Amino acid sequence: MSKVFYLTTAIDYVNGQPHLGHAYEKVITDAIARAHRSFGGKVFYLTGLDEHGQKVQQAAVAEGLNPQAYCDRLATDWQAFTRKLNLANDDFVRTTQRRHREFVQAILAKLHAANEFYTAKYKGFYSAKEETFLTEKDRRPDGTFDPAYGEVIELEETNYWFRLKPHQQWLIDYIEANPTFVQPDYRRNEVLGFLKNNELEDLCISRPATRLNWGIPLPFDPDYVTYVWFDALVNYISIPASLGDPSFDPLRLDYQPAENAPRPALWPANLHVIGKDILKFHTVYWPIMLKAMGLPLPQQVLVHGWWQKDGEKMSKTTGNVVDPVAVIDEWGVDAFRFYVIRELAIGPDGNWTDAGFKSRYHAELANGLGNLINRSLAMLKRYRKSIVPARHDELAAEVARAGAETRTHLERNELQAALITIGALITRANQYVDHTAPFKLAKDPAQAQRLDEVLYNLVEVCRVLAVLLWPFLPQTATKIFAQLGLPGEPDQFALIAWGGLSAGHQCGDPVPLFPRRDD
RNA sequence: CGCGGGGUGGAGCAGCCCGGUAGCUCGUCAGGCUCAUAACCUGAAGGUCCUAGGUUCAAAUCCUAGCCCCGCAACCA
Repeated sequence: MSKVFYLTTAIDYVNGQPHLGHAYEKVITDAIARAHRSFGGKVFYLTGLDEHGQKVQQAAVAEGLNPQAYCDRLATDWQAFTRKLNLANDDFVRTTQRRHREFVQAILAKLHAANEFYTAKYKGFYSAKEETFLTEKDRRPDGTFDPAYGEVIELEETNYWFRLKPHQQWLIDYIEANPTFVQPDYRRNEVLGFLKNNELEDLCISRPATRLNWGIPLPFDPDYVTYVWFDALVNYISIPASLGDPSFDPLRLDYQPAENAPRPALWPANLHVIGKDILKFHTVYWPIMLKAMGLPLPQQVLVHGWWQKDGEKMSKTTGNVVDPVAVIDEWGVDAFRFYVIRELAIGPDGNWTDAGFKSRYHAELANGLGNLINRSLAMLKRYRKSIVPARHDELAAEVARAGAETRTHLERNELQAALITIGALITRANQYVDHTAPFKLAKDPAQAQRLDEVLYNLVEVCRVLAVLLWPFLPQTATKIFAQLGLPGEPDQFALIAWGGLSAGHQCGDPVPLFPRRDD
């Protein structure tokens, strides 16, 4: 079976409601996934939830629920969220699922047998109230700990550790030899700088069950559960494995996918999309874990920035948060998707402003795209009863160029640049209306032929725009197709080929796609 | 001496890697058009590209030093 283009988001910690940052990561990943699907390849897009850990356990207890019930409830919200964003994800992983837990245990058992783990004691100051170890930085200037930590006791604890240090030089060499492994480049440099200037500490991979029992038990020591690394990160391979991905056959794990598993060729992932906060986990810990397992590394880790609101960090305490669901309810999912993709390239931090959102909505979606479709179809209806005239290729070359450029950008995950290219085509089409003035041609019967030509070029550009926009604005793209009287979805990039509309085809009536909201 | 990002016309940004007319969106002003969601098109005004040095025939773009904003982290296993 041919390799599937496999891409993931980070899985979100189920410790509250989804916010703008979550929405952003899922939307850009979705656009990339849809783009590759549009190119005709097989795609598998995975997102999901990280449900284990102390905070979940605590939150559940606080609400009088057992942790699983608590997770189940929140998982419903998060899955509704993926639909709200109109994601075309192929699966939704929850780390409490059996398919994931069993795979994690199989991996742990194998690595333990291979002597990759060791036990060691750790001694430190422990806050029972916060259930966490404190460090020197938690001390106040006078050397005491904040009363918020409650009673602080010195505690000694034995745990399992995973060796990182022996792999440090290998990882440096790998990242240097594979410049696209971590993108953008400045993130790659950041990781390399970290690796070259620090000696890696081994990774503590366990927690005593007495202290934390909401986790996956170590298969070789029931007194412990595994800590986040060998739980959350492993989701990227546990789900492929559960589907029977043959990549895992050579590992001879004690793990059986379902009898009728589809066995898609997913691993290695083509792309992990993550936020800059978890760069180290995905470009240091994860590659070393995979190497220890004997698995190939993902092709690329793409690191996006964070959103600010009005130039300031979003925080619940100041209340300056952007609720993506509220925005979508008010403006529509495509307006939301458009803004977050168009506003910034993948990498730098973004700044959400309500004024900026409205401005882009009106300038680019309502006045630009929406109005172009509307005026084109309105003229076709008024002058030619919505019937497509004979083919004419005046704009064909320019459209082909814009299409090729869009494709190149999409292949490089340059989503913003792709939208800018598409925007330029929209502007070009609006200029074309101005220059050719079909509304004047219509007044002169002798110009009927020329009017036919212009109208054909216009509606054909509208059709191509639908195809180009589909990865970003699937709902809108489909609406454009519907208004053009075309069946199905514009979900195949090949449809950008000029001449898709044939003479005599009956188009529909124009309906504004993005109504202006001047309030 | 922690790490990283940034300082470009009124606002928000791109360009910087691969030096060579400083570009885009919004806003302002003027004109055109009237098919269209009072939308569209054209033109204009407006910039010491943080500062100071350096390299170069030529620097927003490369090098050095400094100033100022902003994030992250600070042996939290």
